[in-house]
Amino acid sequence: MKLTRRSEYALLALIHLARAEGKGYVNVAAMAEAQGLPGKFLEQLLMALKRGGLVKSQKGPHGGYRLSRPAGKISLAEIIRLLDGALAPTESVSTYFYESTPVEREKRLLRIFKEIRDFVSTKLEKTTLADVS
Amino acid sequence: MKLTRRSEYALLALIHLARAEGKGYVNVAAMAEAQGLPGKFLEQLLMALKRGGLVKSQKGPHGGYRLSRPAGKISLAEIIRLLDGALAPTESVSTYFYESTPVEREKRLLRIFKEIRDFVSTKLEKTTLADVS
DNA sequence: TAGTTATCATACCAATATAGTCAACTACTA
DNA sequence: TAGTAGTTGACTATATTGGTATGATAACTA
Repeated sequence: MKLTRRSEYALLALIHLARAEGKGYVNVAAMAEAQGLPGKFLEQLLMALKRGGLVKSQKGPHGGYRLSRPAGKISLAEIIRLLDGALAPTESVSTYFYESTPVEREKRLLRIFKEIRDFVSTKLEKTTLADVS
Repeated sequence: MKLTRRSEYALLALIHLARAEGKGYVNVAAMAEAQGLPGKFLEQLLMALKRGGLVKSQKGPHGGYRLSRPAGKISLAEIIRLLDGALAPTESVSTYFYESTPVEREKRLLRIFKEIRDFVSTKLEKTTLADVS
């Protein structure tokens, strides 16, 4: 797993939304301003989050985004998988993004990487937005 | 951390060298052939490994590469750091490759990523080539 | 010492990913 | 119906990934 700006920005934005839970919709400009993120880029990320079912949107005045579920029901794993793909160190040990890679032949090596994958995905699966907001 | 072909090929080549320990030098072409790796690309990786002090080389007939230390003294962490950089999921929680990133402000989030970094680096630090050969 | 073997060093390349920006459009609601 | 705000797609610049190609240099051997 490698976190890029996409996941990082998305996490910050979602934490922002989590803190605004129950206060209606927050618009992109306000979020970008508050978190110091590039607005237009953030928009793209929010749309991806929307397609992934993590947020809901509302157009027009007083529109914006809000979480589609309680913060406690959104895991960091979901967010990162959506924006940066596999949590595993290499695709050949990934459950959701499996692909064959050269190290696959070496079983001893594979076991190490699987242990890493298991730790990372369990940890991120168990941690929710509520835990980090 | 994200494993690219560089680390993957390097790991396979080093495992090959570990298995040939005490049998003199192994040339790139033989290794590439045996492991099914692109020869010229592998050459570059071996030179990086040499600069990093993990292997020694010998030119001319019967030349090639060999481990510069016993396999039990070369950790997977060293190899991966040399070829793919930080083991941490993001630079802001990396010890050897620290760099500021956006998530840095959110301490709760940072703690999670540090726990991941700690697990990954400890695991890869403790595992040596001897363990996987 | 000439020829062979192999590393060493650069330069080059195509494809993809990263990190955005910009312009135009659609929908909502006050 | 005017203005707010999300939606969509195209576009850009730069870096990374995963290699190839060419040649020089060093070492061993006949």
